[in-house]
Amino acid sequence: MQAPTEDLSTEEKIKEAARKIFLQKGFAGTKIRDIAEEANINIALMNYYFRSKEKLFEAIFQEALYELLGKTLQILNDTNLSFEGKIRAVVANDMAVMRKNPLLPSFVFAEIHTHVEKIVKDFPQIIDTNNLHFAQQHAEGVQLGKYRNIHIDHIFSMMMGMSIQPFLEKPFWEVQYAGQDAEKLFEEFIANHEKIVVEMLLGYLIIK
Amino acid sequence: MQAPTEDLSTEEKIKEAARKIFLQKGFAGTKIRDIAEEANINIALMNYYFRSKEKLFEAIFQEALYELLGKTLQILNDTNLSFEGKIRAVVANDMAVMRKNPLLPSFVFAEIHTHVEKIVKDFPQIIDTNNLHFAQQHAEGVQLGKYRNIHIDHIFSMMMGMSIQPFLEKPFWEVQYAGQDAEKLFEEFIANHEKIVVEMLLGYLIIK
DNA sequence: TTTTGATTTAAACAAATGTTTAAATCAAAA
DNA sequence: TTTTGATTTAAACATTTGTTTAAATCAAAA
Repeated sequence: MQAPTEDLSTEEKIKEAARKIFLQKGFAGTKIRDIAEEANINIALMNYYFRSKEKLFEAIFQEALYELLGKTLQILNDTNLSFEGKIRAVVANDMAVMRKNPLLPSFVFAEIHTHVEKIVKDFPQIIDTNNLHFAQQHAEGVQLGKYRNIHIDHIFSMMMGMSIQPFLEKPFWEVQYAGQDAEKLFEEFIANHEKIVVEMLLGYLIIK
Repeated sequence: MQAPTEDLSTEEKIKEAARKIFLQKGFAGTKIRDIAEEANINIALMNYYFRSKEKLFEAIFQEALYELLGKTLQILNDTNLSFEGKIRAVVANDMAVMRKNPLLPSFVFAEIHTHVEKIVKDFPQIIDTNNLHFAQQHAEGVQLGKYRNIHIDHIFSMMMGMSIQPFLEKPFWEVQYAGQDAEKLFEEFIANHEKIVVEMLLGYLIIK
């Protein structure tokens, strides 16, 4: 039935299963026996390949974090993109990532408290937002009277918040449109949402 | 040292402790012995008063949900408030609630998956957004060319998302401003954020 | 074919976790 | 004072859970 997993290496099978369960249930809610069952392997193999539940979780969490934030930070530092171009690209990228994996934001933000220090070590830019090329472009634009003068962190919060929220609310969506083609409707909603978010952000930030 | 808890009834002491731990660690991450220790009571008393960990959690979760959404829905149905007034009031209320309890949004959205059906039963309006007075006002305004014609759910997602996001990111904030008066700085940020969010929403939604 | 090392398995282990028990304590009514 | 029922306690219970073990299996090198 699910042939594709058959030819994966044991390590990959474990990772894939762990990712699925961890994202659904979080670290504390995940039992290693659930992962083992999902991956069709013996429990002992988990420790053979990853030493402990915690180590396995860290591997999964780090990948999830990169998936959610890695490309975003890259875009925000891309010197070939304009201020406006970066906003469009970040929102488009975030939406694309979460479309592929709707559980990503709630998983990351639920587990974040237990891992802040480590995340900051891996992604110092998360804290050092002022050093991003995006922030410099914004500051220059403000000087020229092109962009509204607000702290860059407000922009991040608004941009991320508006992009993420529909995925946090997705469970309700699925109840509301159960029976109908909820997935397709959600997909359409997200496509619209992306346009609106960008339009709203640019409309507010760029002074005409 | 923490005298105030002394004169609470046992049931209240348990609830207060449970609330604190559940909000920090979620359902699966919470051990009833942690709650008992926090409340300074015998473990057996938990089951004496609440029958089970799950029942206790449900009591806490429902209160948290009411805290986060109850007033919001009330405002959105308040026929004495204008469309614009509702937006101002909702954002102000959400910010006030989360200022008092910054863990509320991440807790609720992390545990939401396991409780969607129950939530929808308690808050049918969450799904039935079109029947809110707010939605009717919006629809009328659209007809008159006063308000931008987008689906009401986009407005909710944007409004909630922008309000919630700073609190989801708060752990980073605390690392960034550790040592300095992080709480005070965050408080200032939130005050600014509230103004910006309202200004941006109204600027986008109201056609001049 | 034999040997070697990596991989996989079943079983067991110790610790933890939610729950229950039966007895002890307490406070108010009789 | 005695009695009654509610409250609290220490201890025990049965499961669950992450981890380890020692043996079995496998595949490739000698």
